[in-house]
Amino acid sequence: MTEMSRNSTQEGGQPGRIGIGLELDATHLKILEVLRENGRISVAALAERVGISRANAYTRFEALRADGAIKRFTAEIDHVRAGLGITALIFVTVRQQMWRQFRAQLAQMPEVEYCAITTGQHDAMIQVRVTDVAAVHTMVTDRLANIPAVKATETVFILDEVLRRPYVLPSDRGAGRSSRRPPADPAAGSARSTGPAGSAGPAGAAGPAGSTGSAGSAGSAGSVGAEVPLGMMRFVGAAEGRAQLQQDV
Amino acid sequence: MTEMSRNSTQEGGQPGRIGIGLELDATHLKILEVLRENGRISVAALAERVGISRANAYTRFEALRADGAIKRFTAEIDHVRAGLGITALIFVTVRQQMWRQFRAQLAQMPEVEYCAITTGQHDAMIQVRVTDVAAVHTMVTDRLANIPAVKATETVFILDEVLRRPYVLPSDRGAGRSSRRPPADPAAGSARSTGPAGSAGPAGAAGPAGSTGSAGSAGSAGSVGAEVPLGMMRFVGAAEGRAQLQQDV
DNA sequence: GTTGAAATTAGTACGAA
DNA sequence: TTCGTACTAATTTCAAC
Repeated sequence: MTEMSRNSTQEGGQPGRIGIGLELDATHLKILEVLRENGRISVAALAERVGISRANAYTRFEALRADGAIKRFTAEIDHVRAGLGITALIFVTVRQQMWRQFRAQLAQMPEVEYCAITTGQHDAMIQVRVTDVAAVHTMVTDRLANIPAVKATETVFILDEVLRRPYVLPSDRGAGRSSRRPPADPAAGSARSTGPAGSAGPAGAAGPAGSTGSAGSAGSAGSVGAEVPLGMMRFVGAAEGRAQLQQDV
Repeated sequence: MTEMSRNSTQEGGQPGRIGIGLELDATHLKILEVLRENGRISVAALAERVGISRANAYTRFEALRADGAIKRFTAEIDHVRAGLGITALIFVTVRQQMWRQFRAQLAQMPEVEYCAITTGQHDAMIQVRVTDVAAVHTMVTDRLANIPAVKATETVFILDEVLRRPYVLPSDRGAGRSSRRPPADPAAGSARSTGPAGSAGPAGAAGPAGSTGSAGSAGSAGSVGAEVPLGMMRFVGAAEGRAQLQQDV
C-alpha cells in the first residue's frame, strides 16, 4: 500500500516522455511475439510475418522501443559453453534499512545475473553463475558475509534449467488456460499475503492490458482460503516490516 | 557423478556438428559482451567495437551461433507495459518418478517464464508472470494442484526486480573479485549436497573455459564446512532420492 | 586475418487510399 | 492510420591481398 500509483504515472521513462505508455493492440503483441523468438529479424521480415506493411512495422517497432515496452535486445548465450557451468540461487535475508547498501554491493558482483525482492521467509533471491562450486562458496561466505546488510543466506544449486522463455506475453494465455475458471468465492484475504503483493514493485499491473481482457479482475477473484485450501499449498507473505524495504529500494 | 563427461562430447548440437565446442578466446568474449548489450547491432558495427575486421567478425559471429554458444537473440520487454504486472515464484515439490509428467504440464503453462530444478527443500522453482494476484492463485490451486506429479507448493511474490543482467560472462570477473581467495581447505563433502550439484545438469562445466583460467578447480576447492562456517549461512543440499530425478528429466 | 568493391538489403520519406 | 513506392544509405557477401 506504499505506492500504488506506480505505473499510472511515468516512472521509468526519460524526462519529457509520456510515461502513460501506448496501448498495445493485437498487432503490437504479434510484433513482440516475433521479436521474442528472433530479436535480430529485419523490420521488413517482421512486417511480413506480422502481416502489415513495412512502413507500419517501422512505426510500431519504433513506438515500442520509445515507449519502453521493448527495453533492449540481447543475445541469449549458453552459460556452460561460456565457461560458467554452475548456477546457484542464494536467498538473502537483509537487515532492515540497509537495502541501499545491499543494492550497491550487488552492482559490484558481476556473477549475479538476477536479483529480486520477494515476500516470504527471505527478503531477496539472487541467481549467480560461476565456474565451479567453490566459487559459490567463496561468494557466499566471503563476499556476501562481509556485507553488513546481509543478515543470513540460504543457498541452493540449480541442477537443470528445464524451461526458459525470453518473456511471457498476455497473448500467450488461451493456450494453457486449461480447466474452467472457478466461480471465485468472494473476499478471503487474497493470498493471505500481508498486503505487499498488491502494492509493491511490479504489482498494480492492470494498466495497459489492451485487448487481452481479464485485467482488473484482481479484486473479484481472490480466493485463497483462510488456511490453505488444497493439501499442501502455501502462500508465503512478507516478513515483518517489509513495507519499509520498498522505500529504501 | 552420474554423467561427468556431459559436454566433453557433443550433446546439444545437431547431428553432424562437432559438438566439442569451439574454444572461446578473448575476442569471442568481447563479441558476446557487445551482443549482450545490443543484440541488434550490425556485424559491421560489432567488428568496429571489438576491434577486428568485418570478415573476421562475420566468421566468429557465425561460429558462435553454429556452436550454440549463442542460443538465440531476443527482445527484452517490460512486463508491466505488456500487461503482466505480477510476478511470483512457486517452489514445487515433485513426486518422485513423475518428472516427465511435470515437465509436460509445464509446457502447457504459458505464464511460466522460467523453471529450474534445484537442490534444497523443494525440487523445482518456477517463475510466473500474470496480470493479477488472483491469477497466481488460480495457477497454483487450480492448475498445479491438478498435476499428480506436484506434491506441494510454496509461493512467494516478487516485489521488485532489482537487477537483471542478460547473462553473465567469465570476463565479468575481475571487476568484483574483491578480497583474497581463501586457500581452499581440502575435501569436506563439497556443499553437503548429496552429489547432484557436481553431477547434474549445468554442472560439470570445466569444459570450454578457454582463456578464463580457474575452471576445473571444482574438485580441489570445495570447502563448505560440515555445519555452516559463518553465522547464518546455509547450504541446502538435495532432498532424498534426488538422483533419480535426473534420469526422468 | 585483412582490405576493398559489387550486390543485396535495410531504412527513410513521401504521396495516395 | 495504413499502405505502396521510390530514394538513399547501409550492410553483407565475395573476391584478392
